[in-house]
Amino acid sequence: MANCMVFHTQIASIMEVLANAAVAEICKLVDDDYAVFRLEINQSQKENRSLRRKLLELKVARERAERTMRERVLASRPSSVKILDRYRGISRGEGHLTGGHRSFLKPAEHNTWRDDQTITVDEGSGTTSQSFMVIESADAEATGPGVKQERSEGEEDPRNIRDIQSGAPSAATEDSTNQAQPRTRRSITEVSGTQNAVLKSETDTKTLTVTHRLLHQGSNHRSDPERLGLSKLGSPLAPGSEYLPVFHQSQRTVNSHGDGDGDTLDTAGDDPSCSYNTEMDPGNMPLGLETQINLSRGDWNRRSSSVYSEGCLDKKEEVILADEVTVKVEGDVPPTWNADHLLGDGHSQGRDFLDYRESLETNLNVTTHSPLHVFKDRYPVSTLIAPSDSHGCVLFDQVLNSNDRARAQAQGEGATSGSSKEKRFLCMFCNKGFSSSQKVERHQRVHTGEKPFSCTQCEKRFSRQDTLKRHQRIHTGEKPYSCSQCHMRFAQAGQLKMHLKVHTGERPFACTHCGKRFSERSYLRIHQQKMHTAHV
DNA sequence: CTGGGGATGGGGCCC
DNA sequence: CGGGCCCCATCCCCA
Repeated sequence: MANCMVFHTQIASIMEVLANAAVAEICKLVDDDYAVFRLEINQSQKENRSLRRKLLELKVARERAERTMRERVLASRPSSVKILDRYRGISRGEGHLTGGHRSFLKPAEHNTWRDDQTITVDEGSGTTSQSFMVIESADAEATGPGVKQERSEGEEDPRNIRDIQSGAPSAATEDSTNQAQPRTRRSITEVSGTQNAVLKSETDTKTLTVTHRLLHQGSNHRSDPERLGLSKLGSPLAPGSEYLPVFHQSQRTVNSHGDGDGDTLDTAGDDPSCSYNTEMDPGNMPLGLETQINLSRGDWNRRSSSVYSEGCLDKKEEVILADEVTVKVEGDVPPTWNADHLLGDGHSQGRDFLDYRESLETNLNVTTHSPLHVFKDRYPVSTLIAPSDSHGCVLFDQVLNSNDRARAQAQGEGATSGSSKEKRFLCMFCNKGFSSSQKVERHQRVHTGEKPFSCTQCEKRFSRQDTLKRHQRIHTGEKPYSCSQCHMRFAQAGQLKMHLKVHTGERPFACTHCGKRFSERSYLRIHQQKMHTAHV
């Protein structure tokens, strides 16, 4: 019995020891796991802190960038507005300008771009500008779920450029890895002054994508100067028409045009101008809606120059992108430049023309799509009436310098009043008469700003081939005109002629006020401006 | 103020 | 007749 008791006691003590050991082991396991868990928690907290700090830094940086951008935008506001105005109507489907730009944007083989893609933007939003911008991941967190993250179509992102080049779907909606790219679009928002217009619709994205791609593809379709050689007018003088306003443009234009109706820009065609048809129809113009392409002029110049480089496609110019694209909806719609305006309303014609010329000066791709093109192809030239109202002349004169203005007026009057030489080819802009179609075509580039000839050396552009040729003497060092009196040589004949006055002492230009004589009329003019302004 | 360099635009000629 | 080329007048810019 006693043994039994002792046995039980021993068993109890043993079990207690075992239980204690088990508890200790369990505790140890729990402690270990807890330590690991705690470690993980600490790590997570550390990551959270670091992320939060990054977020703060990003916000600060963004605010700083916005401030800087706002200051820059404010500083350059007039020009920005002008640039916006220049492209007014590009995708609005307004007037021939729209047609020109749009068809230049639209490659012939691109069958998917429809008008409504460009135009379906928030028509009821008054003057709100919708801007394309990037929402970075940090911003996305701040703005909450459901915010579509997009990045601007990176003019600074070669991947996007490649996408655009290859016609692949734009990275704007697909490339989510590029969110840290520079956010150039934001500036547009600030230009428009609508900070709440930070989100854009998918339609906008599509529009932007298409526009960019088309801009690029347009550049692919540009041609060399030989192809750009102005084609012949080829329009016989209509019976009974005294003068010929020449609505001519290069038929083999840089970019393929759509064909047929303007609202179906998707049909390739041979006629480079048929895509203007609808744009010429006021009824089809989506009034009150503007999709504007705001091209940063400097960048555009930089990028677009040398496109026509003597037949050489400059690879680096393969990509021509709009720096900033704004879809803008405006309440007030300026008069459109349709056929009626071209033939009548000189005010709208002039204003749009000014915009148009500016765009030409900055946008190579548009250079071969002047309004002339529209009418030449759409209307038989012989049925046209030259813009003869005074408004039109005055407004077009605005693009001439004072010199040209005086000349154009004098010569234009002579042309219409029946000059001794037969100048029956009329400039559709200034009504000036020329003896041949080539001459008037050449002259009309003065109005359109078309400069199809680009120097391969310095990328300067010229409206005439002979001007380019003469310019290139600068690079070749060729100076075919040498002075017989001294060692001086000149690249231009006029330079030599002027130089010769140094030797002859010829000063044919005398000041009527003080009698002082000058070798050049311009010297005399400057002298009179400075010394006798009150008298003159 | 002068002169050189470069550009613009019109006109004419030649092939 | 069209394209290319040249000449000319003129302007602007700059040193």
